[in-house]
Amino acid sequence: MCRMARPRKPLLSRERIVETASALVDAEGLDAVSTRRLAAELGVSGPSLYNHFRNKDEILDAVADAVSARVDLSMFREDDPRDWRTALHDYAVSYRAALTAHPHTVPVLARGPRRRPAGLKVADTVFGAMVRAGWPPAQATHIGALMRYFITGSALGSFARGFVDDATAYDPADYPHLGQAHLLADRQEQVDEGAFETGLRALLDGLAIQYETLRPAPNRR
Amino acid sequence: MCRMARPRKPLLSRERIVETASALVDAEGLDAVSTRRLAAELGVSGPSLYNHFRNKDEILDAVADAVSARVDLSMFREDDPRDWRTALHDYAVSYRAALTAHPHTVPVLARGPRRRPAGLKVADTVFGAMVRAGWPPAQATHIGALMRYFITGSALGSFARGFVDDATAYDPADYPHLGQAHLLADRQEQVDEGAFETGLRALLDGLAIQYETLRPAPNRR
DNA sequence: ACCTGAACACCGTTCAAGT
DNA sequence: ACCTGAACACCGTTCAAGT
Repeated sequence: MCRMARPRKPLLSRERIVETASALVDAEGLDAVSTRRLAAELGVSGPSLYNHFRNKDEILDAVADAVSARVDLSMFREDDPRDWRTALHDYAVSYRAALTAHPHTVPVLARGPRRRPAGLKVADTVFGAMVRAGWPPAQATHIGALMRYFITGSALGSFARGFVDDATAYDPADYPHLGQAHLLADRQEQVDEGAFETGLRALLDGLAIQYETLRPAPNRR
Repeated sequence: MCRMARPRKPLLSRERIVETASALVDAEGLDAVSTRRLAAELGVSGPSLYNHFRNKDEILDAVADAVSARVDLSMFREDDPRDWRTALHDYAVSYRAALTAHPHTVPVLARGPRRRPAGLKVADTVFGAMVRAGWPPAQATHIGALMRYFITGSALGSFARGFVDDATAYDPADYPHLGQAHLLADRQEQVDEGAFETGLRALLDGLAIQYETLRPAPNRR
């Protein structure tokens, strides 16, 4: 009857929509988020969402941006004593932790910062810190990009998870070295972690070499 | 009338479906591929596809695998004189070229090799070549994974393409270092190329360092 | 201003029916 | 064996209508 008293305050808000959508993405994945399903979860009808977001994509962008917002950037602050290499390392670890905590958002994040404020903040901060550390702007741009490549690539294409857990899928005649590949699913996290750490170390070692060959230039003599 | 003579041979084949689907993906992106649209393109009705593939995902996997099949792996052949570092470099460049030629397939490829034969062949070949070059199996697994991370990450999250081409999107007060970010869209390919090359060099330089510290171990003295 | 139901133009997939 | 039309249970989004 009068259960549904006409509310003075709106039933929905952008915050509430993003919160509920995030929970749904974490629990059941991106495909579980349909406008009708999300609306039902919020106790409203589907089209209501369009009073708060232009379309479904904007909702998912907001969900992804909430993840970017959780990335620690304190290592890039001017008053932080960490050198660029350590800062870059700690940033990569923090970024990856945020992504693996919300793996279903990675495909959305991998599309780039677009108009997402937190995503832009990350890009801006990394770029600024690298320039401040002495990298030329073009190189600083490259570093921001390649770190993103590696971090999102590792979170998205999780190598071990990419093999199906079924020995019959891999005929040793076709793939002579993959005999144990089906076992990877068992220790997917270790492989992922190991590959990430090996790759990150290699990346930073390699950048340090490039940084050395670069040092004389800024002084101009 | 009798235009549509009853064919002795089937109208469809897996090859024809994959070819048409690939063309559609390249021309209009993943979203353009619906079973009805693809079937129309092939001159049949939607459900016909299910006589040749179990579901739509299998069709997209086949489309993606056709891209993996185009990756050059000759640098890993036992009779090829290239050392592991050069081989890895040339492989990365070849892989990336295959992906940028078919950018819309990257999200599918990024899910890992799964059951795709060509994708598995790539993983198997890289792993085998690294072991043959002297890397311990665990490290060889990591190298295969981290190269994939970086290559697919660079093809997918194409950094420059990730910024919208609209100066008003970036308030300099919020993003003090991003003043020229909206310009990136103009030279997206250069930034992508540069970041990829910088990152690849760093990665290989760093792996070479790890390879050196590793050399004494296999000899056991 | 914000929410609703109805409607439009789609989806992926199943299935009985045809040849 | 292979293709069809009809059907099921969905989609994202628009829009006139309500308060």
